[in-house]
Amino acid sequence: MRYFKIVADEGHITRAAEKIGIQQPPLSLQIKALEEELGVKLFQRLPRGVELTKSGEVFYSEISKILNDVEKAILTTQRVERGDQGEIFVGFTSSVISHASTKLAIHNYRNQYTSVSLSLKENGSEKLIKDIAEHKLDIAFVRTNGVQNNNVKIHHLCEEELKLALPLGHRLLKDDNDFVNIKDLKDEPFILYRRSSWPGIYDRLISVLDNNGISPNIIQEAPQVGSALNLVAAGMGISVVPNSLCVSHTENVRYRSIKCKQTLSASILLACRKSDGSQAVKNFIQTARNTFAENKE
Amino acid sequence: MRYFKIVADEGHITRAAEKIGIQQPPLSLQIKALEEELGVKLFQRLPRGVELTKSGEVFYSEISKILNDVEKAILTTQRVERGDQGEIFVGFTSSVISHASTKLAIHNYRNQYTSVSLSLKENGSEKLIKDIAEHKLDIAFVRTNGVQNNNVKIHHLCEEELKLALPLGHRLLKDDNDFVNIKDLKDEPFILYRRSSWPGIYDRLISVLDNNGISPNIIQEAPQVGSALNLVAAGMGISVVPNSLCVSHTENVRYRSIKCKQTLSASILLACRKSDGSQAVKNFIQTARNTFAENKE
DNA sequence: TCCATTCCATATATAAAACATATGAAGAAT
DNA sequence: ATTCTTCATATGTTTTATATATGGAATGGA
Repeated sequence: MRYFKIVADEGHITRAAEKIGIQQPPLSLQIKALEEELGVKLFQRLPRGVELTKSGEVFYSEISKILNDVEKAILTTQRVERGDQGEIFVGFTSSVISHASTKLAIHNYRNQYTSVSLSLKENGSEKLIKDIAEHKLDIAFVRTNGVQNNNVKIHHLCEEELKLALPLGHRLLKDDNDFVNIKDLKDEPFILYRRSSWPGIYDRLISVLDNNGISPNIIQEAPQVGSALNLVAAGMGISVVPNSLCVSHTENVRYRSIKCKQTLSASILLACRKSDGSQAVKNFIQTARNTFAENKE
Repeated sequence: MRYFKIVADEGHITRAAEKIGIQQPPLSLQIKALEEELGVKLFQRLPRGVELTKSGEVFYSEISKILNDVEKAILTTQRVERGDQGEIFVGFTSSVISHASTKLAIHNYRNQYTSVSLSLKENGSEKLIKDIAEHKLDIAFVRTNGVQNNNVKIHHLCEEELKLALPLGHRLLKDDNDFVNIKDLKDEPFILYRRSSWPGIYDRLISVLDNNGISPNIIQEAPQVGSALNLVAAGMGISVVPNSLCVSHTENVRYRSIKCKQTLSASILLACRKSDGSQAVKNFIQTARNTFAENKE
């Protein structure tokens, strides 16, 4: 078909053959074979050169488009392979999206790979990891690595401090210290989140408090970290949240570091399928890692 | 590419090979060759079968459409070749379109070849034939064969009587005869049409009148036959027109046969390019001939 | 009118490709 | 552990594509 188009363009079998880089007789045979296969005479043989017949013209216009499409198809496929084009599905939890670097990572990727369309979706960590295993998502920013899935790989992006969230006017805010001793949390009413929404931190927190002789009085479980802060703002109790949330929720809430032997910190993790070789996903992971590394402070 | 699609559809190289009718190893090689040519891994080799990669899926959807298009292109071309599809440009003069069979021929062709679009155009015979030679038209219903063009072939469709057109109340209408003797036309004021618009009839008429000792008193030349009849209706003189026009112009005009040794008749002709092998054109000519033959009387 | 020129067609030979057969290797199923 | 399934590799064979040589038809110029 490529040969056919060139012959039609040139109007000469001989000249077309030169252009293609073969000799004239085989090209004549190719054209003849094509005509026989279609059962249609495509060219009128003239004393000097050839000319498309009516049917040949129709075939020409159809074929030209197709040859174009083939080239486009190849280029598109190659671009997708290189990760320069396509679509990736990215998930995140409500708490990681509060972190500036998460938003920046997505922004950076968008800027660098403008032809890759990003589909974003918010959900809980466990659900996100399940979605990845089921190919509903390609990548997700999550907090827990508790739910280990055989087919899901977890990348560590950063570690952030867990801070104490206190309602305005709370007694522990009276001194102007930057920190609060963990022992002082005894008897405080705690507002936490559902264990299932963040099992790693939940268990860690309970265990650290326990080590300091505190069995927390949990008066309320919020569905998410953000909603826990609203309850704190309402003065219902205190909570412990990742540092990144301290910036976004400031009304009627103040934050303090927790002085304690054990470190109290939360991870931001990036999950993806182990078996996914897609370059776009690899590029996304790279961009996310770079962004978090560059903005460590 | 056809192979690629089948492998993708089947999910197994072996099964695909069976379906194609070749063995598995060459098909594996073909797929490998395609992957190398694109520089893209299209399939993930699994323990039982193969699976499209992300890029492979993209290539698949593009290629599927293209393979479809190729089939359609071939079918379309073949339909055009058979004359079942396409477009033809048909011309006619104002006087031939008055003939019922002309309209019927176009109508019949439309009915039989519903996928061929007809473009119609009215013009003078000479211009129509020129347009055919210049590929602006494919076929034309014309009256003259005077303008012989080397590249244009003329088919004879029918011969119709030339009749005398007389204004109501004319002295030659007094007797109730169906005919008028040509000798009686002496001294009558003639309304004719431009010689150039219909040279064959013009010359024939002058010559026949001359043979009967009449040198006509041409008081007016109309641009077309139809307009000549309007002048007759206005009582300005008499004219001679093809029989088919007698039906359409009846107001204030009456018609008589002309009694005369020489026959006075006009042809309806169909012109097309000699070199045009297009089946659609051939079909049109056939339809036109059949229609005129069937409706001879 | 004749000859050179141009360009396609045909015949045959050769190189390249597609395909077949035989066999091996890796993972899954029994 | 063994068999089964399925893809990969190696090598031989057939088919297809291309090259070379030559002929024929139509054109254009001398």
